[in-house]
Amino acid sequence: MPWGPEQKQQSRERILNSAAKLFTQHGFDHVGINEVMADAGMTRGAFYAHFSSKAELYAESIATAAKAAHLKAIEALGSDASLQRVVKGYLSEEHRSGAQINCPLALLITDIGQRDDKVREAYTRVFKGFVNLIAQGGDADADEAHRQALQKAVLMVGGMAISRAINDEELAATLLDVCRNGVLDGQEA
Amino acid sequence: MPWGPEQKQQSRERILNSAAKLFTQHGFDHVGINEVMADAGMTRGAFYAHFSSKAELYAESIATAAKAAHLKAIEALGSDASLQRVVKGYLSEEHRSGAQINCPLALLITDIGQRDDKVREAYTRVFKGFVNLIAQGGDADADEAHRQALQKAVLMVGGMAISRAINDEELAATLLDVCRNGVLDGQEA
DNA sequence: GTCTATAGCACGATAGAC
DNA sequence: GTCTATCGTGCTATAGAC
Repeated sequence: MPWGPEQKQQSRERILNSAAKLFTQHGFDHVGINEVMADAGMTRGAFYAHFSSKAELYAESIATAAKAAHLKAIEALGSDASLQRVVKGYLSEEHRSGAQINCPLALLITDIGQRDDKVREAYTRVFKGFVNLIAQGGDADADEAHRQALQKAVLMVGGMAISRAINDEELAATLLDVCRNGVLDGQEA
Repeated sequence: MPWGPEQKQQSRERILNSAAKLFTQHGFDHVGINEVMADAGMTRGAFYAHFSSKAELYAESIATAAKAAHLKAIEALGSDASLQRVVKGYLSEEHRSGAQINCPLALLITDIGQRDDKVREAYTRVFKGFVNLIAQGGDADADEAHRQALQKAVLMVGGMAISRAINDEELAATLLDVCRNGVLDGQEA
């Protein structure tokens, strides 16, 4: 058995990547450990050698999902990552359809409040990172810049979440457009 | 047995009221038919004389929960239901704590996307009603008024939802304040 | 219409072989 | 560390007495 700890680490990361994808798309309750492990190429029994519970996996998955979404976004944006292009990419029909990017902030808002504090902690950390990202290049006044970034974050995350919940495609498109304008209001067009 | 159809109607409404309360607070998956029926003063078996499935109950509950939240809000506002006071009541710490008002739009955003179309239909109808409510007394230009109301709805519903998800009380308070200002921006202070 | 009882299933977590 | 097998539990939905 030439396997060392680096093999365990690899398995752990495969589990985390599968969990991040599945949890973000379907929520905590609709994803079983079975499903996660099968996606990662293993079976149920191996799970508890890496995580002590489903809830612990979920908490860690949130950060993993956020990193994955961020990477996807950077990849799509290329070198020009102006706020305008970031916002257009985030508040897009493509994001709404869930084909490529899946932001856990938007897709798990309601899910989070029903879990323990570890999970809420993870979500909060990701949200703060999101706000800081938006605040970059903003106003000189730090406090006012933070408040503006907060409002933009609500329009982005809330707008995406609501657009996914409603089943009126035309209204959803209008809603995304309104949010894009709201976030970019005052910016260069 | 002097029971007539009006008795059945009463039972049905008790079930709906219990379901609206419990579903809104805990989400679809964490509320059992057992629990709903017990809250309504009955047992499991009686349920299927009124609804054909849990999903059907859920879909109907959304409208019921919206009406209940609306009534609570009106009751708290009294005769002065200016937009300013409506917004302050909605984006309040009290709403965040869930003590009195519980808006299904904010509390079930993520829950909805995982259900069938009947459920999304019900949510969409409630959301449109909410937007229309906000649009009243707005701009003369109907289209522009609708767009402004949409943005305000996102700030209200999204802001409340995010404030509930994060576990940083100070950030939550700031976020609610930012959203209140954002919605009332341009209004009389 | 409401009750009790139960079928049928899915899931989280654990035990023990290799 | 990963596997198969299983325990225990909770749930939706149905069956049948009253």
